[in-house]
Amino acid sequence: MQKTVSQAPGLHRASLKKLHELDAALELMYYGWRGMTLLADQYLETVGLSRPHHRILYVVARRPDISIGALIEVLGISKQALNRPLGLLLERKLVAAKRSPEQHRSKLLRLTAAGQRIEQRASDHERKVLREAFDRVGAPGTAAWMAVMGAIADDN
Amino acid sequence: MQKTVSQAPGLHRASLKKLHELDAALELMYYGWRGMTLLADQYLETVGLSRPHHRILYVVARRPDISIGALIEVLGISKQALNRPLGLLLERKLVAAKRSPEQHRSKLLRLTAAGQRIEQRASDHERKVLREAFDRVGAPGTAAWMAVMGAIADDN
DNA sequence: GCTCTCAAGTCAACATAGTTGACGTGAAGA
DNA sequence: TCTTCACGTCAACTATGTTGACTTGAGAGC
Repeated sequence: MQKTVSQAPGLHRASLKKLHELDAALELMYYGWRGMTLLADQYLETVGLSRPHHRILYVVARRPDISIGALIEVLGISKQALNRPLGLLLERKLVAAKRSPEQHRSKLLRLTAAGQRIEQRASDHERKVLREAFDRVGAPGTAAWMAVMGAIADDN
Repeated sequence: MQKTVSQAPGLHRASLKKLHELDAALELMYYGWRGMTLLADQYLETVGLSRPHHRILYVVARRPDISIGALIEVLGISKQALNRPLGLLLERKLVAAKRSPEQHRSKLLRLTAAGQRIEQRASDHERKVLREAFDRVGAPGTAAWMAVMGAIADDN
């Protein structure tokens, strides 16, 4: 499963001619995303999981007793797409489903202790990358970064 | 192919409890990436292409006469993974391959006029999102954003 | 000139993450 | 009671990536 040493773990910011002023920013977004997720993905691979599993764990950790329907909504994928990765997490007892007696219609999902540990470690890898970057630019730079990202995210 | 109207085009920044200080930044990166690529992906879908095709077009546009081997290197994927999307682009004459007489070993790739047009339009969607966000925060904020993203990207 | 090697490139088989469609099931309202 | 409808599951398909096996042609050693 794990590569020997991975001669090209990401792609190391290629040197491309810039056709437009904003091409550099475009590429920064691409490599930034890769940079943030690279270590986390490598860790997840060692425990036999991947990005979609992490997204599920991340959300369930922050919304204990979430129903499947609500989880679908938050993740923005179809319920069928959720089915297999969530099935694996249940099978491996990283997520527990309970049916409340009165509310028999929907399952309520929670992380088990093992699930919490994996979620935390994977997210820690991502937060570490961010923290180091923020440390380099200080609080004002961090605030500016958040403002830009917020504007991009809300662009719709 | 195209959805009716897409009731949930992205996912609209869910309200999750923040377990860590940096969770908000984590989510901004996620939604930022989605925000930047959403319109471009929708456009690409209308011309029957998707993200990997765009990445190929983007690189070839900025490195005319690139060989397949070099393209693989820049994209960071296996040559087999490149094969199908590139095959489609060649078939649809968005990319042209020529073999130089003396250097018969490798194909040299270039965009056709049609390929250039599509690459430009797709990238324009992404640049537009960035430009609007940068405009909101001004030059210093933009510089800070670039610094942070550079630090994240180079984290390795 | 002949052969051997090796990178370039292609084809086939498979894994994973998503999609839509069809269906089962149980709670709740008419 | 019967119908409905959200919740959830199963099956089939598409797309994007992977590894492995193969072909082919350039260039090196003899």
